[in-house]
Order: sequence, then structure tokens, then C-alpha cells
Amino acid sequence: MSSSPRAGPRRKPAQVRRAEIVSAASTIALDDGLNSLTLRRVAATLGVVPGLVHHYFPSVDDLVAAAFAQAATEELEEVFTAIRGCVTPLARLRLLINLLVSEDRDQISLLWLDAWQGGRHRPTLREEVIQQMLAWQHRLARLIAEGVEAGALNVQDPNVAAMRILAIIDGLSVQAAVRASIDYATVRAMVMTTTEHELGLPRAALHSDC
Amino acid sequence: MSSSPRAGPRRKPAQVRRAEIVSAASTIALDDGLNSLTLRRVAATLGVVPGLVHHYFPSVDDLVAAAFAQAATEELEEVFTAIRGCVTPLARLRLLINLLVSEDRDQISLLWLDAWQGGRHRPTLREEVIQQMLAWQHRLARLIAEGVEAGALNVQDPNVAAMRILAIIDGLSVQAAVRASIDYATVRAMVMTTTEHELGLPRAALHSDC
DNA sequence: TTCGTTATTGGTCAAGCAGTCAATTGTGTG
DNA sequence: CACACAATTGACTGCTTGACCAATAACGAA
Repeated sequence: MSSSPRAGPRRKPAQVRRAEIVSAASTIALDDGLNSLTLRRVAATLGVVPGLVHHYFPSVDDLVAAAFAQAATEELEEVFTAIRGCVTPLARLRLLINLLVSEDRDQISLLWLDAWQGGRHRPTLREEVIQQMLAWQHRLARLIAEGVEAGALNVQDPNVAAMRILAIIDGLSVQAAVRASIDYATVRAMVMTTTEHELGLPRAALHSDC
Repeated sequence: MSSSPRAGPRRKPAQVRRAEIVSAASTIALDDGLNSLTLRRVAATLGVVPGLVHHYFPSVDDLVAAAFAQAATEELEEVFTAIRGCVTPLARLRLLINLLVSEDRDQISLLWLDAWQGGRHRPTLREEVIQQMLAWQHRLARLIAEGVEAGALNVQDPNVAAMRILAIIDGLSVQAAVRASIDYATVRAMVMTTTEHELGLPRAALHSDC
């Protein structure tokens, strides 16, 4: 019992511990919101003392920003990895919207809402939010641009189109997140129709499965 | 000096005092956000003791909801009163969008953001937010319906159109509220273009002044 | 093995918060 | 005028938070 599994090494390399903290923080943020993210909460999750978390993140703002960054980046990569499986640009867009407007996305939608709001009084978080929003815009714009090159889409400015599509998704996500009962199928149809308008597609070009 | 002006009647009718509190709370919410809205802050503004505010609003949730309700209702009425001056439905819509997407609206946009987020853990506020969102949707839908009757617009479901227009305004407002520098003219053009799409209008039908 | 670095602990601090309550004072009614 | 009610006060509680710091113990390098 000298090397009991439960009695692991109490001391970990800084990098590892830091990653653990960010990961735990990210989980808490997704589960209970950015406001539930406190030094003590993270410490309790990891079974360490609050002071240790403070050692790695002297300012809570930094911790919150890091947690949001991890969650947001993970989701972005997840989505864009998933749509890589579709062959045509149109199919990729269709799947992207289906992924972005679904019941499963409630958590991350609420997280974004928290982040937008929290950025008001958390400078570092605010910067991170801006970066993540730009990342989404760029990735989506590139996707659209590829569709244009392939001749599948007809749009003047991919960046503006991406911004607008993301805006309506955000707006409807907020409505979905706040209001009690909202029909996700309706919302999805709304986004699709708007996107068709936006990308110069024929009506119902997006309304089907990947 | 027996009736010194500064020594006004310390005791006021409940209704008046209550209105004062809500009004002060609403101002604070608009100036510094819903999170800065505390019993103490309101009390300090009015020059009374925190306990008094608590006497009228035993729960902070109720106070926050009331403050938001007042600010939101006021703005709704302001906007719909202002557009009454325009003769055609199209002109009314145009002015409405111009009013809803402008630098002056930063405060109220941020307030809505706070309310959406705060509704997560404040049941009364949440209910109020839902009511206010529905109010906007209904009013805008009616405006659109009038345009349809007048033959100026071509839209199947005014309610859905209203929802979508408001969604994109919300989405872009969030972007505007969060990101450092955003070109409001661009945002306004975006909303107009989308609205034109949404309402079956010819391109650039909205791009001008009232 | 020794020693310096540093991850980690435990405890502390002050600030800000909502909520509670008994006491007081102003107001209007009978 | 006197009484009852209600607005208002002031002081207090308990809680949570971020931040700080000195002491300790583990780890790696010499």
C-alpha cells in the first residue's frame, strides 16, 4: 500500500496543474454559468485549497477568460471538424447551422450570453470574447468563400454575410435561452431561410439533412 | 427658516416613494448595469436607509425586475410614439430601425443584455424579460401587419417576420455592445437589408431618412 | 545527499451583499 | 386632541467573495 492509487503525487508540474484548473473552470462555467466560477468552487472541484487557484490565476478575470476561451475554442473546433465530413460547401453549411441551432447547444449559448455580459466588467474576458467572435466570423467567412469559389454560393462580401448569419443565430439563441418554451425546429427554419437569403441560394436549398 | 426647502417632508405616501425607488433603480440600471443595482445603491441615491428600499421590495429580484420593466417600457413607448409621426408604414419601419440601431442605444442594449443574463437566476426578472420581448414582438408585428394591409409590404406571417427582425437587431446589438469599435452605419445597413428581405421589399427600399 | 526552488497549504482580511427586526417618528383619522 | 397605523430609521446578522501571506513540503539539480 505504499503506492496506493488514491494517494497520487500531491505536487504536479505547473503546466499540468494549470491545465487542470482551466479544465475544471471550463466545466463549471458550462454547467452552472460563468458567475458560479469562483476560486473556491474550482478549488473544491480539484480538491485543493483556494489559495492554490489564486496562485495560478492571481486575478479572477484571467481565470474566467481562460475558462471561456477553452470552452469556446473547443466548440469551434468540434463544429468545424464535424462539418469536414460533408463533401459540398452547401452540405457543410447546412450541418453547421443544424449544429449551431439545437437543443444540445443550450449550455454553450448560455455561456456566450454570460461572456458577453461579463465582459462588461472583466477586461480580460472582454478581450477573449472579441477574439472568439472574430475567430467564428473568420472561419465561417472562409467557409462561405470556398462555396463562392466552387460556384455554389453567390455572395458579395463573405465577411459581412458571416457576420449577419452569426448575428441572427446569436439573437435567436438568446431568445431560445431566455424564453420558456421555444420551438427549435422553427428557429432552425428561420436561420436557414435567412441564410439562404444571405447567400443568394434558392428557397429551401438548405432545408434537409446532411 | 422653519420651512427650509432642503428639509422637505421626510415621509412620503407609499405610492410616491415606491415610484421614486423604481425610477432611481431604473436610472442606476441604465447607467451602471443591472448588477450594480443593489439595495444600498438605490438607498444612497435617494438619501434613505437600505432598509427602506427593502421595505418596498423585500426581494431584490422584484426590484431588479421592476427597474428593467420601467426602462424597457419607457423605451418601447418612446420609439413607437416617435414613429407615429411618419405617414407611410414604410417610413415608420425605417425610422424604427434607425432608432433601434444607433449609438444612443448602447445603454439600453447593454441593459437588455444584463436582463437576458440575469434572468437566469432571477425568476421575476426572467418573467419580465419574456413579457417585454413579447411586447416588442407584438407591437412590431402589428406595425408590419398594417403595412401588409396597406399593400406596402408582402409578408406571410408578420409575427415570424417581427421575431426575425428583432433577433438580428439583438444579435448585432450584442456585437456592437461587446466589440470595441464597430461601424454603426454598417450595422444599420445590415439590419435594413435583412428587413427588406424579410418583408418582401425591393433592395434599398429602406435606405434613406424618414 | 544536500540545497534551492516552488508548488501547496492554511489561515486571515476587508469588502459588499441580502435580509431581519425592534424602535421611532410622522401622518391622518376618529 | 388622541390614537392607530404606516413609513422610516439604525443597527445587526450571516454569508460569499477576491485577495493576501507566511510557513511547509515536495521535487529536481548540483
